[in-house]
Amino acid sequence: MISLELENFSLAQIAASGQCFRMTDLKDGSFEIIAGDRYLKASQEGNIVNFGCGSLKELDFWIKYFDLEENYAAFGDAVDPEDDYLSEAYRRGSGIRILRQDLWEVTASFLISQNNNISRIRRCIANICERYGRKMQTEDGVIYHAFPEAEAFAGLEPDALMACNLGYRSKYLVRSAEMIASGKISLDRIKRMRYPDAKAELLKLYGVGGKVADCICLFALHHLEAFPTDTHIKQVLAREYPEGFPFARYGGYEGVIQQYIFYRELTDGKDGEINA
DNA sequence: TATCAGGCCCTAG
DNA sequence: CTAGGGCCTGAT
Repeated sequence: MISLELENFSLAQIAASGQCFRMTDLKDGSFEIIAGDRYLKASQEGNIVNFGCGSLKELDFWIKYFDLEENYAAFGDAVDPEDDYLSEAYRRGSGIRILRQDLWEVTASFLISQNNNISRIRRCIANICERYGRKMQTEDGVIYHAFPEAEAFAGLEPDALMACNLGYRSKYLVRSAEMIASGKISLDRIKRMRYPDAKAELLKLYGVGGKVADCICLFALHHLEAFPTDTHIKQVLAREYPEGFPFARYGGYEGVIQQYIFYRELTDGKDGEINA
C-alpha cells in the first residue's frame, strides 16, 4: 500500500460522479476500481489516500488515471463568486477529478449508458465483462474481469448482447466494435486529434451521438472543453441559467464545470453531500 | 399504468 | 435541417 496526501481529491465524489461505471463505493471508506485489466483497492481518510499498489510503477498508472498532476483548485478559483448555483456545486464537488480512462472502454460504456439508468448501466457492463472479459486475479486472490477488447464483440450477432441485458444497444456495441476492430475507425488516430475532429470521428460510430461523443472526449481523451449535455444538464441550464450559461467564461475547461454541475444534481435532495 | 433513466436512429416534411 | 416516433428494461 502506498499513501499520498492529496488536495482537491475525493474518492467518494469521483465514484458518485458517474464517469466510471466500474468504480464501486464499498461504503466502508474503501473503493474498488477496475480499469481495463487493472484492479485497485483504495481508501481515504481526509487528505490521505491509500492506494493498494504493490509498486511505484503501478502507482504511476493510477496517478495518471486520477489526473493527480492537474491543479483542480484553479478550476474552483475560476468559478464566478456571484454565481451561487455554481459556487455551491464546486463547494460540494471540489474533490472530483476528470479521469483519464481507456478510449475503447469509455466508448463502449457510454454507448450502453444512453437512455438508461446508472444501476442498470453498471449491471450491463459487469455482464459483458464477465461474459467476454479475461478473468483476472490479484496477488491477494481477488477475482475480477478485465474489460473486453473491441475484437471480443466484432462478429457477434447484432442481438447477441441482449443476453447481457443491453437491450436495443446490443447492435450499437456490436457494430461499433466491428468498425473499430476492422480498422475502419482508428482509435489511435482519434487519440491524436483535437476535440472537434475527434468528436466528428466518434460520431461515425453506430449508436454514438453528440452527448455520448462528448462523454468520450471528456472522460477518455481528456478534452476538457467537451461539455456533455444530457437531460439533467439541459434541465439545470434552463432552470438556473434562463439567460444562457456563461460558456465563454469557462472556455477550455467547460467539461470540468459540467462535472461539478452534474454532481450537484446527482446528489441534490439526497444527502446534499457525499463525504468530503 | 405511465414515466423516466447521463440518447440515438430513422423517416417525414 | 428540424421534429417526432420508437426503442430494451427496470425502478418508481
